[in-house]
Amino acid sequence: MAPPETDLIGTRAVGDNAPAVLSCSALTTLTKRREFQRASRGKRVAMPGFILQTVRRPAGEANGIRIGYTCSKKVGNAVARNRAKRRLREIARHILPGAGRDGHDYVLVGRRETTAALPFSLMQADLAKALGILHGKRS
RNA sequence: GCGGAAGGCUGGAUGAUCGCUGCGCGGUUUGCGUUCUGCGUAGGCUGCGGGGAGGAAAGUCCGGACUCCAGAAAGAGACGGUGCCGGGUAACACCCGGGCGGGGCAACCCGACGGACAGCGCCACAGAAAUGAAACCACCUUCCUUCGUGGAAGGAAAGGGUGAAACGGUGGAGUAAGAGCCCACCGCGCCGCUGGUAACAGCGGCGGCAAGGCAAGCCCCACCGGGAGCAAUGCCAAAUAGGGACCGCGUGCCUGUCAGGUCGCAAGGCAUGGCGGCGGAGCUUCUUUCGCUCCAGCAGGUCCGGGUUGGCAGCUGUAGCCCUGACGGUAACGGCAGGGUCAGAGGAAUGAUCAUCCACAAGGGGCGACCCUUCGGACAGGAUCCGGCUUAUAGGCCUUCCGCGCAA
Repeated sequence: MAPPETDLIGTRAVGDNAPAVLSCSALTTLTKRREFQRASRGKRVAMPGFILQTVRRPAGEANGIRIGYTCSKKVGNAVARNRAKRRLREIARHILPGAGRDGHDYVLVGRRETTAALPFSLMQADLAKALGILHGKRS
């Protein structure tokens, strides 16, 4: 209802005066519409359960890995969207700190039916594979 | 036992590991302030504790609370809504009880249920005729006749046919044939009495019956309603700008008073400003009364352009809500007494995975209770908050009642 057609999720971004990220486990969530749009123009790879988009941030904007989740109304009603976002958050929490690269913004896009239905282990493997594809092509 | 009717409850459970969120109490760290081994405050990280979606959170269809809008009250008008009666309620289009009409053997269910002698409008097709009634076939009387019958004039409106609907129905008396022409009962209308708060019902009398339907067509009657909505609204900070165009109204009057200025010997005059009065303009659709704003440039209207779209409050505890008990009431509900309090996060948390159990569905086995395998969990996620309505909903459980069958 109140939020617009596309649900983006996240908490406040950590300010620049925050202490530098010590471990790679610190994930920051994207909140601004601008940041999502920039990521959508970057590299992307589609998997059965999701679409992964990534872009390298301009230097000095923020530290660490940042991640956003988006599930449009195409995914389904509010229950289906929330469930898809939760599963995307969960696989990102498990995989991204190890396999993601510092200084990048990632966006995970939910897909109809499959995001909520595929086995969790397969989703995790697919995210790792997608990261490999994106970063493998880079030098 | 089979078939049905009404009402209510529930909406997977347990455990493990890893996470989310905001609250309380700590630890640590950074900034700021200070009366400086400390304290306060704002934030980051982190530990522990106890909270963390629904019966519909949904549709946003009604009713409110709350907030804002220089208008408020009364009357009138427009527009919208409601529509048998009585009660409940903060209020309602909701709920309860009753009446009337319809359906069902019954339990029970359904009902836009005021007015068609205020007016306007519409009634397709079919049919002779769709509303000041009329007369196609058939009926009866008289006359003419080419005697096959056909035709003309008249009577009457019962029969046939058409239609959703044709001037009330059944029976009798009556007649040339017929007809409320007359009679009985039913229906309808009017009047009276009785019962009921009322809707309405019952009884009695009178009237031969006045001519249909549609008001989910306009309309009439009664009652109700100002508009916009939490992205309301208030505060703080930052940034940009103190814009441009068009339109509107307009520089009022006073023998009132005060102030300083100026002219004059003086009485006094002149202009300026403040206050007051009159007048004018604007403020809800209009009028009246009161009120508010303005009278010199306008905090009047419309449009264009530019900027911010951050933080805090509103924000969850009350017309509260939930549980228990007795009381009043047929009931909805009411006032009591005791106890509890239950998300407040705003790009928005309540999850993921695994195991066991519980349902569902399919297949197989067994006379059967049941067992095995596979699949796999209804509708659906708070966003200011309440009261309703409506719609979606796998499965399970409980209570009461009705009909039929069987047994006693």
